[in-house]
Amino acid sequence: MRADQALGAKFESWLAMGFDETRCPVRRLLDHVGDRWSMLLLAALAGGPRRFSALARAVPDISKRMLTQTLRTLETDGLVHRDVQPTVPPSVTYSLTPLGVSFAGPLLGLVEWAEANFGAVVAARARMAAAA
Amino acid sequence: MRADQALGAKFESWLAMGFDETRCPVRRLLDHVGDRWSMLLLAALAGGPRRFSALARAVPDISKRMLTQTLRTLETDGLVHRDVQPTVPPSVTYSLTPLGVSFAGPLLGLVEWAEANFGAVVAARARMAAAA
DNA sequence: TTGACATGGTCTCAGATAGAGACCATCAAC
DNA sequence: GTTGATGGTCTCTATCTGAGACCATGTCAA
Repeated sequence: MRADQALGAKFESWLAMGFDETRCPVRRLLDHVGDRWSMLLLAALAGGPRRFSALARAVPDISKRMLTQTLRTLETDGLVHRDVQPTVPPSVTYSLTPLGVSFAGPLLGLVEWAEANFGAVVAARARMAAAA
Repeated sequence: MRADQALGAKFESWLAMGFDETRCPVRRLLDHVGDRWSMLLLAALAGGPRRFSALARAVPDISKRMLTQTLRTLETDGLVHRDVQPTVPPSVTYSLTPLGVSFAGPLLGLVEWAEANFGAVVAARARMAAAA
């Protein structure tokens, strides 16, 4: 079956089940993982453990506030492990848990699609702008 | 190569290139497509064309405002086609473009991961809540 | 005839959320 | 002594989101 048909069938079955949005696993996961910073940080950590400030340097336009917040969410969701060394000043290292590593597959698919189809999207935007 | 290593390598190469976030295709695409409503609407349309009100019924907790806005963005990005029949009252049908259909693959990967790993995430949250 | 409902939106207002940047304590290097 | 790095927190403001009213027209039922 083609992916779009499979996806459509899945969606239909959710509808048929009368899926309350609070119980739909996909909804509840994407609400957490499906924002720009989560995906970016997971990609950054896919290469290996990093410290807080290294992450801040790797993703320069994230604010410390969002970095802290996003890492905390990823930690409570079990995707990221937070390791504090009680040195002075304390140093904190973040790494992917096995669950986080397992997310790399789907995420890589998304990234590859983005790289392959970015040109098409830019062209579409130009067409729409010209038409308007 | 494992997916996490491949993803890590990609991220490293972006860093090495000194990727301005405004030029990174992945960033620019995820900024548009990586929100909850876009993904959900693309999944809803994967099963075939739908009208505005059918989409509103399929995703009950989206406001009309966000539905309009998200569909417009998906349209300018070339993922969704908008077809207006000049009847009275006008009826508007939305469908995936070929580009939109091609996005179903990566999206399906994400959805399948979510379904498979939702339990693990819930367990992780419970562990963290218990520890706190 | 009158009212309810569907059509595909737009508009406004309040509340949630994100980002910018100051601030903290401590230590090392210059 | 001053600067920078450590990993954050806090506050203020700007932005974004959701709720719900509104529109014009037509169909259907009571």
